Amino acid sequence: MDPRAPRAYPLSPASSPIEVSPVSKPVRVRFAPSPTGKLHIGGARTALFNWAYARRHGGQFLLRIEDTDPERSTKEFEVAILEGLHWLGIQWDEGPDIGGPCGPYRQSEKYPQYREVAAQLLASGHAYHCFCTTERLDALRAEQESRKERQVYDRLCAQLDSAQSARRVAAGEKAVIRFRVPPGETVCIDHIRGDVRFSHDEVDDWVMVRSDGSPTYNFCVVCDDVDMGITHVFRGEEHLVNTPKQVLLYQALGKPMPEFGHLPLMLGTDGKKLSKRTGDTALQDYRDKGFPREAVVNFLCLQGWALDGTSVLFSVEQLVQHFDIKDVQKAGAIFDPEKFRWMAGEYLRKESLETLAAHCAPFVVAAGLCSADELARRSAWFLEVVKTEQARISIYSELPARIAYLFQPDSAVVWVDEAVVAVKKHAAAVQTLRDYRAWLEGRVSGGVDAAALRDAAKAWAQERGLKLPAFFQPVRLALCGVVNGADMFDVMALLGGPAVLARLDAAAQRLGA
RNA sequence: GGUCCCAUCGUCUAGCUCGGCCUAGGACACCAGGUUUUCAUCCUGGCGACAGGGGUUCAAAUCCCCUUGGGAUCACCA
Repeated sequence: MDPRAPRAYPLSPASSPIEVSPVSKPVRVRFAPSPTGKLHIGGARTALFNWAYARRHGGQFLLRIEDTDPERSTKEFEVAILEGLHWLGIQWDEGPDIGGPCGPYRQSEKYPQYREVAAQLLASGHAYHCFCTTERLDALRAEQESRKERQVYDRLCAQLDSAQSARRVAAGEKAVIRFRVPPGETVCIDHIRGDVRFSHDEVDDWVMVRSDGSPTYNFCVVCDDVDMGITHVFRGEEHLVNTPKQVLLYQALGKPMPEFGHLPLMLGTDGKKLSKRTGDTALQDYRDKGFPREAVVNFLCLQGWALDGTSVLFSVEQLVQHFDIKDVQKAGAIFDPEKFRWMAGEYLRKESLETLAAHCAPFVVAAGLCSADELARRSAWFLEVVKTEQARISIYSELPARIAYLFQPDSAVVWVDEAVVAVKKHAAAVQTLRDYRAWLEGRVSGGVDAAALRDAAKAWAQERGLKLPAFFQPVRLALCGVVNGADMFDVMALLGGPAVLARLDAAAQRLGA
């Protein structure tokens, strides 16, 4: 199969047909993470943009694993990254797990190919063996540093006779292979920044193949992008300075060049490249904290891109319909956890009770409040629980702490100090609880009707000349042990008559003692 | 330090490509009201930015230059 051949995809709903822009060749983009850690949110955004671009232009999106660093790459991270991408809702058309016509999609499985290309470059004179030791290189750098000069390889080995070098290597001498950067300058086409110009004086004779024979990043990327027919390379801005090295390699290889786009960096609150220091950087952390998936996608895409000037909330379908690389912002974006949390809440509030309950359940179980079985048995009840809290939480993991009172023994509801202090201000609190309990007894025997009870109870309190807080604060303490929360009568419905009465009794006693 | 990139409210952004519709729009946060038994949600209003300086032009947030500020990168990591 021709990897450049267009393929049909089930795109977004038929109600919104996607307009395919006229491009000269079918778009093929890729996301190429290195499995040296969990999926970074910056990487997630890069993947999302690439994916959206492919979908928007009727092209293909591939996944490639860049595991040429054996020290730090692990299978576990690779799996985690794939999971993360799946969770975001991104599907790839070719990749290490599903294969494809341009495989392998894992760089560690392509060493023979790289060796071949390296040999070719050596033969054509575009690359040369370098026998310089790490010690010499370190000394060279130290010297350049002390003279405040640019730190580059001095090309000592560039003059060596290639035949002679080949013999030394054959004899077992350790050597790296460096790319021979010609004089001149290179212009890189960048769809976000415009053309970027680099003088070759600034480009080092970089190492393509290490002394142990393993290929380096800049070398593999180009080989793979060529092999895979990649037409557009959209990646983080930190790669911008690598681009001339890669462009030169395409030229040396005589291969068609992809177009580039360097995405603005996602920055921490300190204005620097987002790192663990300034907050959670792994996509998984946000999933584990219970951020709605759609909110994560929406928020990440809003870092550097906007649907229009006014819509903050948009769907994946809208992203795919409207995304274009030229609309991506040039300046870095500071990641704002507050806004992220707000957006999570927006999505959480839009979920149906069933969906929200399903999303929250694992967190409730994990918090040890009750078993998954029990939750399943009381699903109708749990739906009501979720209903009372939907407007009060922003992420799923916030639910357990808020509903813990429901699972506490009636005689030992956990009371927070603040609530107790507030109640003690009402001299008649204990009496109020006793009277209310007596009044309530006959009214909850057949189940709790929150609406009816609400009106009746307010009237009752008013008749007795009780200010509302003097009534509600003691009751809330008795039932929930906290100062604020869901509607008092909704809570009673959740608790059920017997538990309500038991808690009122217990509270009167605890307060009276 | 060299090279490269960037620059609109505190933050995310619209506007910049093709100067006039901009007394610069939206959102988060913040502040003040309203609704409510509390909290949250929700509603209304407010605060708040074109980094500075030069040009070009009848007209500049938008084009050009300089300055300043911030960032990225300088490995046998990716």
